[in-house]
Amino acid sequence: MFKKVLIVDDHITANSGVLQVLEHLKIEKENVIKSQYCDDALLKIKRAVLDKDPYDLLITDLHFKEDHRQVQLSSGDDLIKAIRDNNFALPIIVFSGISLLQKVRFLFKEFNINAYVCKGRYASRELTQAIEAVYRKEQFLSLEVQNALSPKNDLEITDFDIELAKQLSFGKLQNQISDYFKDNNITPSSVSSIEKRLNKLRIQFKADNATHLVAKMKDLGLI
Amino acid sequence: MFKKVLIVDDHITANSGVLQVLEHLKIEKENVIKSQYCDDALLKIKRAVLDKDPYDLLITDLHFKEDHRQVQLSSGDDLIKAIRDNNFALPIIVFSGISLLQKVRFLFKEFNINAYVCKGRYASRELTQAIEAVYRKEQFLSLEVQNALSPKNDLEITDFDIELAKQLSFGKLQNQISDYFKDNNITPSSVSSIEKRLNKLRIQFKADNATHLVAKMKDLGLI
DNA sequence: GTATTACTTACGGGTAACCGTAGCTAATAC
DNA sequence: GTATTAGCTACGGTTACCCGTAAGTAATAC
Repeated sequence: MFKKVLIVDDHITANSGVLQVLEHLKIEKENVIKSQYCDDALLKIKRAVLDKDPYDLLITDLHFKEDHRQVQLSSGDDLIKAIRDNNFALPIIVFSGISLLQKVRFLFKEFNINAYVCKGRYASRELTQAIEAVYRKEQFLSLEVQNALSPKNDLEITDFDIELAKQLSFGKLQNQISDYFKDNNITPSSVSSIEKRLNKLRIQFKADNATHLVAKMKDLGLI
Repeated sequence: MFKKVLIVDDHITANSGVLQVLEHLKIEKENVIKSQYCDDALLKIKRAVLDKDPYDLLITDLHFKEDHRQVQLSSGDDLIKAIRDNNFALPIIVFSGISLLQKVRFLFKEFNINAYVCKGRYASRELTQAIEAVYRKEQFLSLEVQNALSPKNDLEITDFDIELAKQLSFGKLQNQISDYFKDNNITPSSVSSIEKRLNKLRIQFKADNATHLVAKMKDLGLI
């Protein structure tokens, strides 16, 4: 299991929850370092590297309240970026209240973080799972943001999509569909948006054009 | 039943067959006039009108062999046209060996003929039926050319049509379908022909565009 | 042989679809 | 309030479709 862990969170309370989890995982107390500032955290990491005793796990929040101190790194994003910019091969677990899928996606793709755990009802259990997973070189995501990385999220077919495909199958032109949507207060209704949606649908269904799309959706019984 | 009948046919033999039929229908022999030339036939018709004793039925062939005589009207078509141009309200039964649907269609649409009987195995029976039908103010067509007037003929869906629609439903472009047909020796294969066929299909299925067409054909289980 | 008819093919102009880009708006985080 | 993000819209350029016309070809009648 990980030996030396750095915890970065401005909330001391949340901080203590993490400590319990680490204790449970038999990580020695004296090797668990806490920090309430990103700047401070980065310094600690650098120091440890210079001392040939680097951290082998970082658990950090994303959002940090401003206070009287002037800071370089105002958020977990900044800290993570700084770490990656310095090429520190440090596993990173984000532990945050933010559950925006786009944010999660961004951190995995851009900074190659190793896990994303949402603060909430199941935080302790999930954080444990996350640490174990990361130790096995695996990714981990909280249930809440599970599908941030799965393309299933984009593949969801909405009522709008069905209606759009139906109109197409009726032989309507894109601008006629646009008018129809406007008349029936269906939004979006612009021709441009209709084009965009159709493009997404074509990609999802691996269809080469509108005719192909309608054929496939009819085969699936969607329209 | 008809009283006075004019028969126009250059074949005396065929001519005699018609005479038998008329005799069978109790039409008096002296009121059945024969002619082997269209010019002559038209003169007879005009004469009869002037004499206030017009014919009430014409039975004519379409094709007349040329001989030494110089003629104005060289075919049954010409004779019929002349009759209609003169506004003679004379029922016309065409009795011909030609069984081209387009010819039949043309005569009905353009000259409003009343019946079309094909010379052949069932000529006597069909000619009888034709005369009786025309007497009842009904149309009559030989079985052989029955569907000349029915739109069913144009509505026939061929294997080619099915294959074409299938390719469309696969999302192929018209020129890709053209290539596919060329590779598989399916004819016609030009893009232009494919366009023409699709146009026919769209009209038949009352489809506004290719997508609409594919949707309708899938609904009908044709593809 | 010629004439006629149907069918196939080629081409050009107008329209719609397709695709990328960029600007705008609404919602949200901070 | 500002910053950020997702979603909607507008626009221009390329491609494909649609449609009419015309020319070429094959089959048939005569």
